[in-house]
Amino acid sequence: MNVRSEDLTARARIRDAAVARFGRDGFRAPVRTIAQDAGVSAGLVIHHFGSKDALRAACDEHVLTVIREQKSAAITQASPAETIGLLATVREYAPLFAYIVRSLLDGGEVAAHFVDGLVDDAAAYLAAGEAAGTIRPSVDPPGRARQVIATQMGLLVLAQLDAAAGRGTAPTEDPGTAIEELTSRSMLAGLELYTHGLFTDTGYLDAYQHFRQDKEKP
Amino acid sequence: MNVRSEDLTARARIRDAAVARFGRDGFRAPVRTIAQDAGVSAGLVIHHFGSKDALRAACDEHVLTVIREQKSAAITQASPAETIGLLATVREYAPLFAYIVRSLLDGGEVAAHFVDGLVDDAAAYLAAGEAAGTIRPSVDPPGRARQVIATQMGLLVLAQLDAAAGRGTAPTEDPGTAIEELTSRSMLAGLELYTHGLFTDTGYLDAYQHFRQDKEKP
DNA sequence: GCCACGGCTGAACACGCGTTTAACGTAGTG
DNA sequence: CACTACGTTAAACGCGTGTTCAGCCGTGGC
Repeated sequence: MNVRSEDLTARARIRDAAVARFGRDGFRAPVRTIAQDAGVSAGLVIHHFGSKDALRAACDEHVLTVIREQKSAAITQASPAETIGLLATVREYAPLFAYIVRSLLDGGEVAAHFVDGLVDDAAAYLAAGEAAGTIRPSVDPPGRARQVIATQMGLLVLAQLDAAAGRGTAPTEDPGTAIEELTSRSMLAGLELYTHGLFTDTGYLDAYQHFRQDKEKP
Repeated sequence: MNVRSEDLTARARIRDAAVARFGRDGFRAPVRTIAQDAGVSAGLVIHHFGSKDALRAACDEHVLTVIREQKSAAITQASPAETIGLLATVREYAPLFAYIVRSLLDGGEVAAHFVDGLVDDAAAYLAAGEAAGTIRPSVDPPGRARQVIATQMGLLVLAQLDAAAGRGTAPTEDPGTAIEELTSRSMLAGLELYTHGLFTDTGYLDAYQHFRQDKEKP
């Protein structure tokens, strides 16, 4: 995704085409279609990767490494303003996100590991913020990290849904458009939620804690 | 799902079997498998529903109506304690949720409509809570509703992921187990988040609002 | 100049799966 | 009793698709 195709090796071109096509159409996308996207024959895809499953595994690995690099690049910029500024570049990686959503939806073990990684990272970020005083302490840090990641995944799924249903300006055309639209639609509310909360009092929280106590001691 | 199979009409038995099988294995599940689950032949499935797609449409409609009924039943109980009490019954409808997740993941237009309904409902609930004084006012009510629903969807997807990866006590066996485990793992953190928020100050929120202003007026 | 070799192709094969079809049994009806 | 209608089934058809195979073509070595 960094290099602008063309003079890439055929194998890499196939891989990139597969990531894009899988992200757009899901893993049901025929090998022949991917081959056509990459400008090669279907046989060559198999010749290079052995099987469609192996191709998908290669895509998984590739996406994971790219995301990991990008993540470690983002980790160096910690201030709120700079983190927000990363939004401008989100369009660049839209196909990657689309692929991840597809992988999630497919329910592969790889996706589960990937989410685990995200949750762990989020837990680390939150702990760091907690230490720095910008994040409130939690009674259940891992649960909170999971909650945060679930929200992000849910937003991605919703964006994917909108794109598939032909909402937005560009129907199904560019996955980046849907994600961009989604962020502009949900970011403010999300930050507001994370800043001020949702409830005015502790009624629900108290009720749940009582419910849990009753459950353990009937 | 209400009646305990057995003396159901074959058509209904097929539909229920399809909901369960689709929810468990996804829509790739062969018609023959569904037929076997329902104790009938593959041809009868087509004979009753016309095609696999039509069967899926019937499942969509059925699940939607059941959920709608359940939702309108839940709407009458408004207090925090009673809403929490609904958790106890979540297991009952686990196959429905599994089906919805599958439908979401498949990205059909029906799923998009379904999510739209959820978002609208959430917006109504939140507005009601706002009027009642239990929910904080928002600068972007629709966005907040979408955020809340996205979180729920994300949690369902994560539960589905865990189940597929064989986490939890029962590997892939019972979708209810995974959801129950998920709620017990995330509910506390979620309520905490919704009660107290995440950030200690308004830094991120301010930064994003400035970012937006700069974007509109460069 | 020629030979080998690896990237590459198009056609053919194999198979899973949705759907069709012909037939069978049974209940209701005249 | 015959006859129709309908629920039901097993076998067959056809299509989409992953994969294999035999061969082509350009390039580098001898």
